[in-house]
Amino acid sequence: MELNDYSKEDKVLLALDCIIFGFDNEGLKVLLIKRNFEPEKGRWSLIGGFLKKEEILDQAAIRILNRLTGLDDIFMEQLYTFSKVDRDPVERTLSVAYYALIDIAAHDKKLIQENSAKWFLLEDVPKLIFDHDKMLERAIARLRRRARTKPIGFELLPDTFTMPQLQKLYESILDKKLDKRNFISKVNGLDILVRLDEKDMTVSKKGAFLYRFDKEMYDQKVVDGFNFKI
Amino acid sequence: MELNDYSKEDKVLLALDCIIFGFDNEGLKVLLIKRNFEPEKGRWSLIGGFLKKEEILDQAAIRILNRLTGLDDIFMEQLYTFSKVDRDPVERTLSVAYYALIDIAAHDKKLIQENSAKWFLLEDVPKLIFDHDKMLERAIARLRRRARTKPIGFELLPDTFTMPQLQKLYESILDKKLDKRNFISKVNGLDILVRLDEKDMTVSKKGAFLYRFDKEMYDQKVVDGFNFKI
DNA sequence: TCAAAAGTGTTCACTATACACCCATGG
DNA sequence: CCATGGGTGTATAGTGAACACTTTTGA
Repeated sequence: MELNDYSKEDKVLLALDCIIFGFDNEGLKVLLIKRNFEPEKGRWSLIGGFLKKEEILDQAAIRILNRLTGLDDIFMEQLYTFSKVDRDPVERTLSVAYYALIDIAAHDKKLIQENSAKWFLLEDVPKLIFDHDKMLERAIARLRRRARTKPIGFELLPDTFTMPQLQKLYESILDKKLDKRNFISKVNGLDILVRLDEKDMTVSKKGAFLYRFDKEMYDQKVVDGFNFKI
Repeated sequence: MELNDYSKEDKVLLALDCIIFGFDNEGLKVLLIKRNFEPEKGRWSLIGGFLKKEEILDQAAIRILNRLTGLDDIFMEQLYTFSKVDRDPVERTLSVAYYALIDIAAHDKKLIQENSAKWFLLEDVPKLIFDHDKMLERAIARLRRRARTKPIGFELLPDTFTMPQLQKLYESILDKKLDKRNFISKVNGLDILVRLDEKDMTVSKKGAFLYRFDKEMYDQKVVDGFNFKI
């Protein structure tokens, strides 16, 4: 029979690791740091930290993300808890992985430098320490699934963006080419974007209209039974 | 700058709680235990336990499930890690929730009794201790999503089953009525079931053909790019 | 004037859904 | 012989995918 004598139970170290995704005109990227501390000094890893006694996991993840990006109010979701016994060579440590989506233009570049962090295109990610490769793999899989059914893509874009940008984003996430006309008519059919009068003239000569994701309109539609689907 | 002095970091108790789903002709059920130990003695809860130092989470979940059901080789998936600071009144404890799907007929009924456990229809589940309600809610949501895209429903059925049974199962999981003809033609279209010559005569006078889920055929189709979808 | 990116509709195949009657059998 | 649950097909609407030309304008 189970006892309630908690003192007999083993305690463990609990870490968090964050997979931080960003997007720019080169494609979908992930933020990694070059460790200047042991173990595995000099190698690339996800950013992480330990859970503090008085924190809940979400708070700890926010703290860790803020330390590297300077951002708060980041989209973030718990991913999975990794528990292989020897995943950390120093001491038994479990790690709760979180993934986050940020507007790559909005983060604090100085903080990134200070932490010897760097954005990597997904296809250029080096071998990571510990089980961080598995974490990244799982995060990519989750992002792909989520992006199809929740409007989380917008978290990766600035407040206003063009249709070609949005399409490239989804092409990066889903890792396949999409048809321009089908994509635009599908997105417009969702009726959750508002087109501004302004154009972005930096990419093409013709210029591309800017759009904004209308969260209120989206939330209202969800209440009415609408399901986002791309 | 982050340090590698692990000894400064806080350690925590790590529990596991299992949401065990089963299905019979009454519907989709969850297995709960009436606690005969403090805290919250006498109230209903999920079955749980603590992670041991030398275990990975999946092993611990298997151990806990086996203790109550007598089964091994159970379908099981990590769900989420719950971390509210005061979720356990005795001591700061995080809990990793797992959900499991079992054939309700195959489990060990004596073990269930010894542990004062009981199967509850989802709609009859009483208020649970701690944050177990949230765990169950999340497990149901996950089960609903997974059941649409992975053939996990069969984990809840005996080795052989009838079409009406299978349909009732999916109706319970998805919580909506399905059309008999559409359901059958969709399922048959997947081409992952084999119909036996045998009939189940226990429910109707006419009898209903028995089917078996052909895992090899399914796995081969997945390799060939097939996607399960119900 | 031309290169480079933006914008715009239609057709077709397929999938999802709605729907009603006959069959087999034990009691 | 009849009540009960098992089994079967078709028509329609909606969604997803393929596909090509015109517009704008800075260089």
